[in-house]
Amino acid sequence: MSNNISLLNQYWTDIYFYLHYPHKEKISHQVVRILQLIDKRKEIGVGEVASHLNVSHNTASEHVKRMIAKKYLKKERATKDERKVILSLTNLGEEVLYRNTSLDEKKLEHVLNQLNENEKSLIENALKTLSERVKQCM
Amino acid sequence: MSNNISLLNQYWTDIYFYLHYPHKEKISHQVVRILQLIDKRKEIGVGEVASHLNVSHNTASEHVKRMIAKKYLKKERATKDERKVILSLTNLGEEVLYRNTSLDEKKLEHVLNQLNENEKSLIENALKTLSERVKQCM
DNA sequence: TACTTTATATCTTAATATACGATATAATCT
DNA sequence: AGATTATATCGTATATTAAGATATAAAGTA
Repeated sequence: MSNNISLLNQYWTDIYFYLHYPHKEKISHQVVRILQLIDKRKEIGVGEVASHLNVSHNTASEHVKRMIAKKYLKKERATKDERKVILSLTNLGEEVLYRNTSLDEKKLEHVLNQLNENEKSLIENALKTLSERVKQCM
Repeated sequence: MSNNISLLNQYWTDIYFYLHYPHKEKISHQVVRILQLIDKRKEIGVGEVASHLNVSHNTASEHVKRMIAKKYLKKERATKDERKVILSLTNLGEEVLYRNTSLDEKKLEHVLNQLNENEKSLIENALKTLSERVKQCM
C-alpha cells in the first residue's frame, strides 16, 4: 500500500511540475500558504493564520499587514466579536493564488485534448471523487 | 471547456490543500522550485536554474551555493564540458522536497481507505494516465 | 595559437521577507 | 474590576532575493 502511495505521489508531483504556470511573481512561500488557507476555509483571522503556519500571532499579524498592503487581502471586523478580524482574498489575491497553485489552463487543456472521451471522463471523475472524499474526511 | 478546466483546478487545489503535509520547514519558494526542477529533469546546471526561475545566472549561482551549504544539493562537473556543473538532490533534499510538494502519505492513505476498490482504481488510473500524457506532451 | 564565447563563482550592495519579544489597545469574559 | 483574548506596532536580528561588477576556467573559432 505504501508503495502505491509513493506512486500516486509521483504521478501527483509529475502532473504539477509539467503543468504549473511559468513562475512569474516572486511570491514567498508564506504568502501562498496564507492565500490558500483563506481561500479554502471560512472565518480565518490572524490567530488561525498563526496556527496554520506554526508561527507566533505577532508574526502572523505582520504577514497579514504586508499582504493587505500588497492588496492580496482585505479584512473586516467580525460582528460577533469585534476584537477579531476576518480575512478575505481580493481579486488580485485570487489571481496570484491561482497562478501559483493551479494547473496552467492552457497546458491542461492542451493535454486533455490529446485524450479520448473515456480518459477525460476518467480523470474528471477521479479528481472529483477524490476531492469530495478529501473534504469529507479532513 | 474552460468551465471544466476551472472545475478541475478547483478539485486539484482542494486535494492539495487538504492533503498536504503540515508546514514545518520554513523553506522558501525558490528553494522548492529548484528542488522540483532538479528532481524532474536531467542534466540541470546553474544556467537551467536561472532560466527556470527567470533570474540572472549570478542569482541562480547564489541560490545553488546556499542550497549546497544546507546539504539539499550536491554538484559535480559534467564530463563532456568541464565548465558546467550538474546538480543533484541529496537524500535530505529529496526529503525536504517530498514534504513540501507531495501529498501527506498518512492522509492520502486514510482517504483512500474510505474508498471502494472501484474508486481507488479510478483514481490511480486517472492520475497515471494524466501523468503519462503530460510527460509526453511537455 | 590567440581571441572570443560560455559556464560558473564571488563579492558587494540594496531591498524584502521572516520571526519574535516587548509592549500596547480594545473587546470579551468571569 | 480584573483577567483573558485578539490583534497591532515597534525594534531587532537573521535570512532570502536579486543583480552589477569582476574573476577564472573551459570550450569554440578563425
